[in-house]
Amino acid sequence: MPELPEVETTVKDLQKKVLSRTFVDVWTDAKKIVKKPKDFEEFRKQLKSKKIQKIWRRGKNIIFELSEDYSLLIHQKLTGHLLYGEWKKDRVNTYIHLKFFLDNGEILALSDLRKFAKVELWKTEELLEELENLGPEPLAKDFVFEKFKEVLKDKRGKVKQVLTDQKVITGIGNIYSDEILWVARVHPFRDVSKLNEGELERIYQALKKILKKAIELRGESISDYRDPAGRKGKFDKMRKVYRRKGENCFRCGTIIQRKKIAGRNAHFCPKCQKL
DNA sequence: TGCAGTGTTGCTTC
DNA sequence: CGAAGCAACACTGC
Repeated sequence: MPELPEVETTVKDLQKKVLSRTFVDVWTDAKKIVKKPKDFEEFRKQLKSKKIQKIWRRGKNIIFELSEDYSLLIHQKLTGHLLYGEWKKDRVNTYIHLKFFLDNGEILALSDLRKFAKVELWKTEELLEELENLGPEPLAKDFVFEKFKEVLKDKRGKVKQVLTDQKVITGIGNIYSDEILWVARVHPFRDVSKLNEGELERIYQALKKILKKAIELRGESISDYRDPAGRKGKFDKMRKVYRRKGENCFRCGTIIQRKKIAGRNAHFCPKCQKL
């Protein structure tokens, strides 16, 4: 599923391909994906003839900054991904529910098996205000160790839950939180308020390292994520714990466990990730 | 075969 | 009020 590294890959690719293009028209067979404005015809009317001036990412959100102070926000949720041009044929690339027609005759398409993705057209100023509700970007230069400790300071709950809370730090989901905690050798069920300095330092370092590495490898594609050309990411060969329940830990050989935390699965090594 | 599992976000419930 | 539960959806895997 698209988390920070996958969204970053998509955004970087789209910057090369659709920057300065103008939306000519838009089509859908799943009106519910467009949440704002709710009326699809209204959305279509407003989007038409807007030019893409900037493409950027905030957490897991893709933002197309448009002419006339509009911004188009796309959140891919679980199985969504954007495709452009002549993309690679692949089963997961066939669930096209939204097509943006551009002024060069090409199509920017949203493939989304489960139709959970959300598309919204905002006035840029209002969107920026809305995005302030998200936590800091973990790969920003000013996200130093002191800042990491600062955002966790007054938080309660299990470390896995806190790391995936978009209001605390933005961009981390189920896969990367499991991978980060395995590298940091911290148990996902640990109470975040009881972590010691060494553990915090290890989580911080692992977080930076894993996210950067995943971007380098163009994300993971264990499930539906594909880049705009329809190609898989290569992070899968780096994957240490996520969906490895019952297999051996690469560090100590212990059987990897899977347990629910607030409705989502945490994968971890019960020996090298101490509770 | 059928039905639980998959996992993000936002809404509902307690 | 904060945490937990659930819905949205459609396919996979046991």
